[in-house]
Amino acid sequence: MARPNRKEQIFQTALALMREKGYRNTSMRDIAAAMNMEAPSLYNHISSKEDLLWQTCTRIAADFEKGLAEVNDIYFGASEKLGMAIRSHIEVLTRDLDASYVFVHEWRHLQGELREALIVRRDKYEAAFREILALGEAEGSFVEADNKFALLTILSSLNWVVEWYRPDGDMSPSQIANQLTEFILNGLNKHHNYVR
Amino acid sequence: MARPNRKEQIFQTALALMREKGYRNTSMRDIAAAMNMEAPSLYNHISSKEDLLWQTCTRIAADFEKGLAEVNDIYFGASEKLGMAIRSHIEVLTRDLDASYVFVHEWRHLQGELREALIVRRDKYEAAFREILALGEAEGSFVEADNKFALLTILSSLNWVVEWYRPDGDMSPSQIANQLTEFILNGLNKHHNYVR
DNA sequence: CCTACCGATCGGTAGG
DNA sequence: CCTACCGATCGGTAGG
Repeated sequence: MARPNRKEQIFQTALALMREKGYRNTSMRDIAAAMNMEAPSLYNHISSKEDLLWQTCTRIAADFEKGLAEVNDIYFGASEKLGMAIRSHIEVLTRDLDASYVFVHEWRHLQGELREALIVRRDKYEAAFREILALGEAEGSFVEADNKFALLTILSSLNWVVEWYRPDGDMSPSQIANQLTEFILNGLNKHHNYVR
Repeated sequence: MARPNRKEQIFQTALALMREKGYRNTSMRDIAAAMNMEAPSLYNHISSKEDLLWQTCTRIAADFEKGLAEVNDIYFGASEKLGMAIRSHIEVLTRDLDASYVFVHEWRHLQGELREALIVRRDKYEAAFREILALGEAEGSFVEADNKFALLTILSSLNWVVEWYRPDGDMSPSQIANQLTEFILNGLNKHHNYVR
């Protein structure tokens, strides 16, 4: 009766509900009902509701960090690095959409140290991303802009993908990454497509 | 003792708390405490917690709609329209940051008809915005891209402003609108700045 | 604007 | 994995 990955099933069930209704609107009884269990039984597999959120956030954060570190190891030009960083980010977001959606929207519900730890990691990730923009300026390939502003604008476009991406839709994660990269590098104006 | 705008004070207090802690994490008792009242007294001025959210969302939505309608009445070129639509959007978002933040983040907590009514209005707004992109394509001034993709990417950049805008920061709403427009039209590549 | 209070729901524990 | 249950908290009402 005891499946080896019962814990994993609880996570997937909980994340699907939390994506749909939000963290606070998803009760342990909701999760239990979706699993055909009683709420107290969940605690044989997980330690708390907040732990469901924390484990999810820390896993996604680790995926982001790993992806960006690899990009920085392998590529050297700013345009190339930026394109691959975008690709990595989109790959992480689309790999497990329930988890990504919950990460993007619900991390604020973490309390105290957990929340602060996540903020520190986010800031580090953003700083690494921002260095790519600084590199592009130093190279002379990117416009000299307000780096922080550009970074926030770029990351918002990337993270918004969790709102509308559908695995069975007409754009693959790879195509999304390509289009985002093209848009971020060249914008809407018609003059120069695919300069790279 | 009865100030004429007591209701307005409750809204401002509630929105500041909801921005900080989220809709579900803000109790009527929290709002009352911040107003130096008891929770039941709030109901002499407002009808329900959900009504606080609804009034806020519908007000912001109306501001968006009004702004975009004016832009469409006054301007004719796609680049010009887009620039002014961005300016209008940023002006609405930055006018009352607590309300805008709550609108962007918490509208999902509206139930049933209210929620659906808001989705309809959002879809209309997005469609009107999207027509500007279609106009730019027809004019030959914008690249031929996936309109829906471009729209979502643009709106995500605009809405993300509620995350980082600070009234006492170093960028005014007008400067933010200019930079966003520049970025959206021309991207990061160095070749052509300020083509317009 | 307050006191007193309601029914519902919450995350989680005890004990088996 | 369940039953039984706890203390806390919630939005809101009654009645003044």
